[in-house]
Parts: sequence; C-alpha cells; structure tokens
Amino acid sequence: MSKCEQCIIRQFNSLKALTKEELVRISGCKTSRIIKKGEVIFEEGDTINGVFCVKDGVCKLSKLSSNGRDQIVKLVVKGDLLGQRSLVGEESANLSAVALNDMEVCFIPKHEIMNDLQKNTKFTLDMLQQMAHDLKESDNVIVDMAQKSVKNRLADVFVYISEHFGVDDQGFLAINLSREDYANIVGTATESAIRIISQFKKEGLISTQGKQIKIENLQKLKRVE
Amino acid sequence: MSKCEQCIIRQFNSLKALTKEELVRISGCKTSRIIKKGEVIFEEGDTINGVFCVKDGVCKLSKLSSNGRDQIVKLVVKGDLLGQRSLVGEESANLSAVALNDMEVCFIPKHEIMNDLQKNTKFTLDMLQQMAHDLKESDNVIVDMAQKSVKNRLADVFVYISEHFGVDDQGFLAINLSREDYANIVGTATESAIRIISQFKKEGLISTQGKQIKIENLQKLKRVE
DNA sequence: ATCAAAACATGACAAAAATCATATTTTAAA
DNA sequence: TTTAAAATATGATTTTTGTCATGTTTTGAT
Repeated sequence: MSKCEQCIIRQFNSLKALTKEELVRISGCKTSRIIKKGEVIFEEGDTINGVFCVKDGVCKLSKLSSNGRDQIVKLVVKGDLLGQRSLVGEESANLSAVALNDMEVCFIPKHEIMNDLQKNTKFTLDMLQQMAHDLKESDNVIVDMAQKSVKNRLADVFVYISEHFGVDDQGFLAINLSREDYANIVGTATESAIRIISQFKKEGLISTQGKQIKIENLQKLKRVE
Repeated sequence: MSKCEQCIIRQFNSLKALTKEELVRISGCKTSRIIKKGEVIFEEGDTINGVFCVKDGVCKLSKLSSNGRDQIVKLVVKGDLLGQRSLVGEESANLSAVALNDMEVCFIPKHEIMNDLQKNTKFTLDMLQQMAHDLKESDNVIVDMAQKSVKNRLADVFVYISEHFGVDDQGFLAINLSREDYANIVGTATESAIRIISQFKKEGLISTQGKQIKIENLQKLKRVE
C-alpha cells in the first residue's frame, strides 16, 4: 500500500500540516478503498469515526429534504477531505456522500488523527482555515439560492463545473452528472432542469451529446439572469 | 471598564477556553462599544482585524446579491462572537453586520488573540467546533432555501425567532424585524412576505400589532408547507 | 444483439412568487 | 404637533416554477 508521507494528494488538504512522523503513523493505520460510481460512502445519520482523503474521483454530498427531494450541497473532489466534521464533536453525519464516478479514497480513523488535532497546532489551524473557507462558500450559496433564478443557478453550475473540473478531449464537461443531479444541485424539479438545458441549447449557450454537456458560449452563460 | 475574566458572556463562546492570564491580557487591550439600532458594525469588503464579542443586542449578517437585494444569512445574538473568520486568513469580510437593536459589544484586536490561537489548543479546538457547527447549520439552510416554499420558510423563521429569542411580557416576539428584514431572511420580495404574514393572520397562526408579531398557534405554524 | 428499465424530453396546465400600482398606516424628524 | 418619509397593506397582472402525462432515447444487464 502506498505511503501517506509520499502521497502528493495531501498537499491539497490539511494533512499537509502534519509532520513526517505523524504521517508515517497515520500511514500505518489508514485503509485504502476503491468506490464504484453510484456507491454510497456514508449516509445521513451514520457515525463516521474518521476522515476520508479523496485520492481520485468525485462525490456528491447531499441531504434529504422534508419534501422528499435530495439536495446536493457540495461536490467533493480529488485532494479534498471528506467527513472532517466527524473529527470535531460526536455528532453523526449531516449529509450523505455518493460517488459520482469511480473513486479511490483513504480512510483515516478518528482516534489516530485526534492526537494530532490536539497537539499539532499547525494542523488544527489549517483545518480551521479550511472550515472558515467552506463557511464563506456556504454563505454565498445561501445568497444565490435565495436570490437567483433557477436558470441563473443552473448556468452558474455549468460555469463552476467547467472551471473546477475542466473538459475532456472533446470539450465535454469532465464530470457527467445526470439531469436529476443538476436539478438537485440547483434545487429544482428534474423537468425544470431539463427544460432549461433545452433552452440553453436552443440559445447556443451549450450543446449536448447524450448526457454529456459542452459549453459553447461561456461568456453568455455567465450573463444568464 | 469591566473585565473579561469576570464577564459571564464569554461562557457562551470560544473565549471560555482561554486561561485566566490570557483573559487578563485581552481585557487590557479590548475596547467596549455601544452600537445603536440600525448602525453598521462592518460592511462587506471591510478589513475587520479582530473579533467582536456581543454582550447585548442582536445584529444581522447580510450580503448584497447581484440582483440588488440584500440576503440575511444569520442573526448574531448576545454571547456570540462576530467576525471570527477575520482571525483565520487575511480575507476581507464577506458579509455586512447591522445592529437590529441597541447593542453592546467588545472588540478584541486580531493581533492580541492570534497568539492564543497559536498556543492554546483548547481555544483553537473550540473555535473549530463552533465553525463545524455553523457549517452544518449553513448546509441545512441551503437545503431549506432550495427545497421549501417561501411560506414554509417564513413560518420557520417565526418559530426560530420565538424559540431563540423568546417573547416579551405581552407575548410578542422579543426582537422586532421589519417586513423587509423577514423578506431578506427567507429570500423573497417584501410584498410576498407581507402577503404571507396577512395570510397567517387570517388563518390564526399569528397576530400583529404594528410591526410586532405574536405567535398564536405554534403547532400549526410548524406544520405549514 | 435484445430488451426492459432508467434517463431524457416536451406539452399542457396549475401553483407559487415577482412585479407594478396604489392606498393606508406608522414612524421619526422638524 | 405637524408632516413628510418610510413601512405596511392589498389588488391586478405577469413570470417563474412545479406537476402530471406521455413519448422518446439511452443504458446496462442478459
């Protein structure tokens, strides 16, 4: 099994603040795992007892609303940590995590990393920084959800995905979400999302091939209201 | 000026994790301030350089959306810290803070408290815990914003306020928000908020006197969809 | 390759919410 | 206390979004 202290992924998250010795120790107790597309990593209410370090792939974090619909709150990508909140406090998971494509993750048990959280201030401060950033992002999402139209939000999602995940060799968005996933990100009915996608196609903002989406006019997409 | 080490307010926030010595030092450099209703504490984009400890009163944290409307993201109350995020990272404020009634706050300069953040792990962990909690709350707000109707969200706000701020001796909600504030919390047009308030009155869920609101049927209010 | 299930697409209609107009009431300043 | 401004209220209308129905395409298992 590969070793944490040699893993370049940790450069992208708070684990970079750990010392070599700490990494060696964690390396010894972590478990690596392949997760297939569509597989559930954990569910709302589960007790997680550790963090996942995402080595490859993407997953969605979502929560079931009282109206029976799933709301996707965040996309977690290669380099991110998953389930940090399980480290602070004893609460169970507030969100469900489901793989959007094949993933490779490492799981680090809580009891191993809690030591570092209590002794390595650099690590704790880095986590604090990360959470502060996430909190800011969340606040911005709240504002967008409350104030922007569904059409605007969906356009934003396409822009966001193209900028954060890039495109494949044919120019299609590098991750493929279902129309239902798109609807669950912007918080609308699946039919509404499909309808807006059709409209965007007619207006030349995007094109599609099957479920794949290609951005044809990024500037116009950014100006959708 | 009153002393932090004797102030009971700190029991409600992360400052409780500081030692007596740290508190004495902070007490020596903090400034106390009275803020009048409607006064701006800081604005989006401001550099804050410290945290406010709210000794009394309530303020709203809001952000101006691209459509020109203000979205209230959070209500900050007695006992809360305000502007924690300024402590981690150098970013300017993401939200504006405006007093909803007369307030009393203490301001602790960043450079004074940063020491503690780097040396007192208990304090840092407590802040981490607080942020983790805020993050969870934010995620829940996102879900509600995306999935619940305006009517449902407004009903939730009345329930939330009655449960977090209580009522005065005549039974009216203890904090008085304008109809516009209510609209800016749930993310709707002011007219829509007013219309729903009228409807709630007709249905006997609430009653009003001027801008004051009294909850008449909490159970029904909780069942609004 | 075949076939059923899932995902995508679109029309018709209903419901929710925004917008614009216009009173009325309340509040705060002169 | 008067009075103008701000906040509240409500009607009429339009726009946005959701729901239900139904057909088509795509996908994945056999």
